[in-house]
Amino acid sequence: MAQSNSKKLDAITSMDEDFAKWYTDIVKKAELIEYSSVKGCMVIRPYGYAIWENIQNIMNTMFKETGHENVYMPMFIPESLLQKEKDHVEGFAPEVAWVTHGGSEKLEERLCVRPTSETLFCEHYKNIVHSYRDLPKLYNQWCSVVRWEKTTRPFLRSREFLWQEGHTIHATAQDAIEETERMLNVYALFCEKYLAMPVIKGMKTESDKFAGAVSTYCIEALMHDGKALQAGTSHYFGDGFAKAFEIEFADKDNKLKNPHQTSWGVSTRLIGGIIMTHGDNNGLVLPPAVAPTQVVIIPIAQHKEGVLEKANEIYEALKVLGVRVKVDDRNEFSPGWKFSEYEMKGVPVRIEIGPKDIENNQCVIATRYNGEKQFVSLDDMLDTVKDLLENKIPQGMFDKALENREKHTYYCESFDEINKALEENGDGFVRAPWCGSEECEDKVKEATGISSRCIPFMQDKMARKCVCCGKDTDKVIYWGKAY
RNA sequence: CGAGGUGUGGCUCAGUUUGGUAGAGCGCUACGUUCGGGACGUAGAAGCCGCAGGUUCGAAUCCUGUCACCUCGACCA
Repeated sequence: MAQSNSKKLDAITSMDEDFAKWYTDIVKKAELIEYSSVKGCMVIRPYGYAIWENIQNIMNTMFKETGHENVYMPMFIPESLLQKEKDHVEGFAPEVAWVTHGGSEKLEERLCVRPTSETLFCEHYKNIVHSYRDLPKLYNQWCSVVRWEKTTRPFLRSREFLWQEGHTIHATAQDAIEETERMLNVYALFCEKYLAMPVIKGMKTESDKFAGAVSTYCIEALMHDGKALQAGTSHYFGDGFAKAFEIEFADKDNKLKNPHQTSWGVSTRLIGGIIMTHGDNNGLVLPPAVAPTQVVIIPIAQHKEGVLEKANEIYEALKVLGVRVKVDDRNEFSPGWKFSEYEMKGVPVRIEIGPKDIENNQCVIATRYNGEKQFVSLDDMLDTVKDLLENKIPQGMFDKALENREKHTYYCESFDEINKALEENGDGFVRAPWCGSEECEDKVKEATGISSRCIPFMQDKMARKCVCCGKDTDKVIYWGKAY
């Protein structure tokens, strides 16, 4: 049997000193991805993909509750189809990849590799929607899309990325708007409850909304380096697409009408968000709900009598409870090495069990996000672990992330205040009054380097003056540097 | 796509200024001793120095070209 264990892990770059390096380090060293020989694309490794699968499972459950069905559309879009909605094609044309040949023959009409699937869903709706009785249709698709990005970053921006895109069609504007809001709330709930990631709910400004949308709703999260991450978007399309694609239905009043549509999506970018919201200098910190392994059991001095047996007993007991648990009984690694390994990979709970514990009918339970270790009687072990995974850890991680966001959110009423706040406290969210004009939006960006992130739904409606032009307004919006 | 930077065993890098034929640490393989926070000893394997040309008796090192990656900007989930 192999017994050499002079195996060291590479240290992770300090997050405080060089955040960008820390990030690229961690996605590789925690074995989430590998860089691909296909430029700008990533190979998602089993550990990284398992996180995505957990996200998918939770979301599918939520989508079922809201009445959505999963479907699949083709990955190629004929150019003529993409061209139908003018704003949409203008927004996406600069970054689509084109298929021009089939085998050795040139195609009569080139095909774009889907950057998003609105147009395909529209074509489908045209075929199946004829009566108000056919509405609404509530669809979702899990797939990958391609956008030919110039600069790329694993999970945050790659040329091909995995996502879900929901597409719905409704009889009335009101129904569609309610759907847009409902799904934004689903996203917000998902982020806060399962990813322990606090988000700001709001709307994008006119200049920032999705190509072809009437309005774009969004959730924005603040990362550890003070940059903002758009974690999810939900769009209300009005009947613009329906008109462009000639989708009509006969309503109750026997008149032909255009239905109203929505779409909404989140991507593997969420994994980037998890890394940058919760990670620390020891590596990744995963929320229990999406962690591939929730509990790792490390036997100490496992060659001694009874240790492995006890470790396996604990394993079985947790397994029965439905916990994703594993025992690391590899003999070639020392316990200290294993501690570091699972810290790097962000496993939420570690249980240590050794001869001394067995003597005292106890074990050591360590929690990843705050580094705390506690001795727990084996009689209380199950309850303690369950409580940690379901309540204490998600809540603790959420509170910690929220505290960080509050610490890096600055209310400002002038350019000077903005620049001063950013300089003294580092990057973060800036809350500032805004009159609503695009001109002021641009000027803020020019003068301070931050751009509008979202117009939050939470407003106190107090009388204020626009941070740029000084006009009266009661609206405060969030600004920041974006990923 | 603009501006900078980096390419040397699996990883992190030294060596490049001043050309002389490949180094370190970690990892990897085998055996033994270990095991409560990244264990130790002994022995061993592994690199046509990103790629292509050129200069030279001789190139990781100098010249030209090219590709890839990273950071910062502009653009986007």
